[in-house]
Amino acid sequence: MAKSARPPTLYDIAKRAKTSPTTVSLVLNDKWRAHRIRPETAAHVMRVAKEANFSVDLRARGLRLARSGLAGMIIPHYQNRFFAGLSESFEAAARQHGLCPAVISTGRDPERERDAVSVLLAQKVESLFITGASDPQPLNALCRRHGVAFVNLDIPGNGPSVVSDNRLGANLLTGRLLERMPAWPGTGPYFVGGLAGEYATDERIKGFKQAVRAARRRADAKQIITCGYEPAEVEAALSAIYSQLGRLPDGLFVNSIEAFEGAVQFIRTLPQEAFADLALGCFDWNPFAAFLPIPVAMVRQDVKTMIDRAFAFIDGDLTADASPVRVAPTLIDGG
Amino acid sequence: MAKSARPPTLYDIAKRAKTSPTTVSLVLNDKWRAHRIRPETAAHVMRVAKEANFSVDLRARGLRLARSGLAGMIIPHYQNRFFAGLSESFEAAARQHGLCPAVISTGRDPERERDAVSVLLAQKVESLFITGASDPQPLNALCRRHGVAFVNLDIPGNGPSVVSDNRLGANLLTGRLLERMPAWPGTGPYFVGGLAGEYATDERIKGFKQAVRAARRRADAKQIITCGYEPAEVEAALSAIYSQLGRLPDGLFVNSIEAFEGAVQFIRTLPQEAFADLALGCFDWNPFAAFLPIPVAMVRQDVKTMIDRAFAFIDGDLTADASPVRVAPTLIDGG
DNA sequence: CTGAAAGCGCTTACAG
DNA sequence: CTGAAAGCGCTTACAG
Repeated sequence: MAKSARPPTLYDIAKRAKTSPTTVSLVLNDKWRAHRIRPETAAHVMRVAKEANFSVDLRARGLRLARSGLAGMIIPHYQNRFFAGLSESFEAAARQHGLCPAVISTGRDPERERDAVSVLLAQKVESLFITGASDPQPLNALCRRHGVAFVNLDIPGNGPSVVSDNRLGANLLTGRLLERMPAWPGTGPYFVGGLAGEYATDERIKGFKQAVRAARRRADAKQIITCGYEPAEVEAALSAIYSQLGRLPDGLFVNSIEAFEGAVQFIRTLPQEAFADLALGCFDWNPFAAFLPIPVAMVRQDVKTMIDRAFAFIDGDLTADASPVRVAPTLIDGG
Repeated sequence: MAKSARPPTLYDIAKRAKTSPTTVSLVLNDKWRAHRIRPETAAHVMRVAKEANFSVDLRARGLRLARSGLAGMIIPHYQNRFFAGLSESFEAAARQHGLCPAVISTGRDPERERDAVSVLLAQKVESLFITGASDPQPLNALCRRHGVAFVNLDIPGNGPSVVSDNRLGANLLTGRLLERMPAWPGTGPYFVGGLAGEYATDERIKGFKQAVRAARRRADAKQIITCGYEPAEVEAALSAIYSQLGRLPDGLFVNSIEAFEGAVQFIRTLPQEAFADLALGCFDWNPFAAFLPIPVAMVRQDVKTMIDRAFAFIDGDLTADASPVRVAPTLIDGG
């Protein structure tokens, strides 16, 4: 109860218990049996420690033991299911490894990414998960120089990396769209959203094209619009397609849930008949999408497995040669 | 480049720079001018430190300075805009205060909440934000015993607390529903979701009743169904109302975005005519709700201001007498 | 069965 | 202008 000015240290406990710091430390770390401390002594120390509301200073312990017990992660943000799920899975896995999770969000800003990695390194994290970094390379180099184990997530870098199998996911999603689209001829499916040159987008485009070709349909360059993720940009892009075709395409692959907002924003401005038959898909998942007036096929990434694989790298159960590890996402059927 | 077994310490830098730890420390902390270190010496030390990829051990510094530079937060999860926004706002504010944010999610599990607070306390956080705790009291007591400044967020506790003005938000939302509902007579609005006895729910029910009374309509007990947040429970509750009334109520206040999933799940099983005129509202916000086939009024909580107020407590600009501070949420009109 | 002492990597009065 | 030394709160060989 007493709220002392300075929280009690292990020495204070030793004094109050009329014993030595050694004994207190041994007792508090549950090593007293191995050191043959008398049970009564141990019990007494524990009681005193509890009464004094003692809590070890993890920093001091870490300093002494040359380990921090910290596992670090940087992540762009928490605003979608994918990243929220990744960070929660990470926290759970870290705890299972006996580590304390330390997650910092970076807003996909390279400078904040660097700062976050630096501060985590300075806190002496034992491993570092680099998620969705705009450019993992310099961050990877930093970790290497500091001798800290790391894994890239979502975007592969120069070292161990775990990503969604974007190509497979896109292939499955596109396949589903094609099934729903009217048979040849027609507009062919369109791919909208994301950035050309960006890893995930490029991979998804590959999967998209594969599926289209496998269905013996055409995938012209003009069917692929990498206009960014901003809802407004996606809305504008769709508007342009609409004017050009004089209608919506038969199938629409929207790249990411953020882009999807823009797509829906545009589609709902149209009369019901205009989109009644649209085959719509989104690479990402959000439960509310199921409630849209048209069915939408979605790809849900497997965050749990991604984190497991990442820890496998850290644990040495997986070697960086096998990088990037691709984790299969799941196709979720709307309707 | 050289990846040494052990990262260099300040002593290593001193040795390589042929100077003393004192000088290195002073230079690295940018206090060399005040201590009249020769500029050349300073420059030299900086170069050596950079070459050696030196990064201070924040734990050691914290230990010495009797401060950690850490600001801690516990939060139920990141899976909705409200909590995701709270944690991101917290991180930003912490950085502005020159502190490193440390956020841990707890899944609304009292045991995990306790563990998280304990570990944060053991890391010697300088302040602790307790968000959405199932029971803040014991956590508040823990912080007090450790002499650590804390604030409760979302759910008020036994000390400084910042919450959304749930009553006001519910009042506004209900008012909006009533405007949209057919004039007397009719079913009156229904309130669905949440737990009786739980702070936020109770407050919102008060706001709901206030608005209903102000509109000179009735709010019977049977119009308020606190069936929990699970979508399935909410779906079942609505189904029951539906059978009982033989139709949907004229107005529906759904308590939380999670509950809202269940509500929509049920509504969409009905024919269009059944819900065409429903006045629907949700206490919480999600962009996709705007895309539903019926307009929905939503309440968006002001996470930025909540965090600002919370830091005001920590900074001593606000005193706990003023607790809980209520932050006005915003009514967002769907349609 | 228990304790004195060294050392983890820092910072800062103090002395010169 | 610069350095030797103490001490932050721990843990653990080592000695007894």
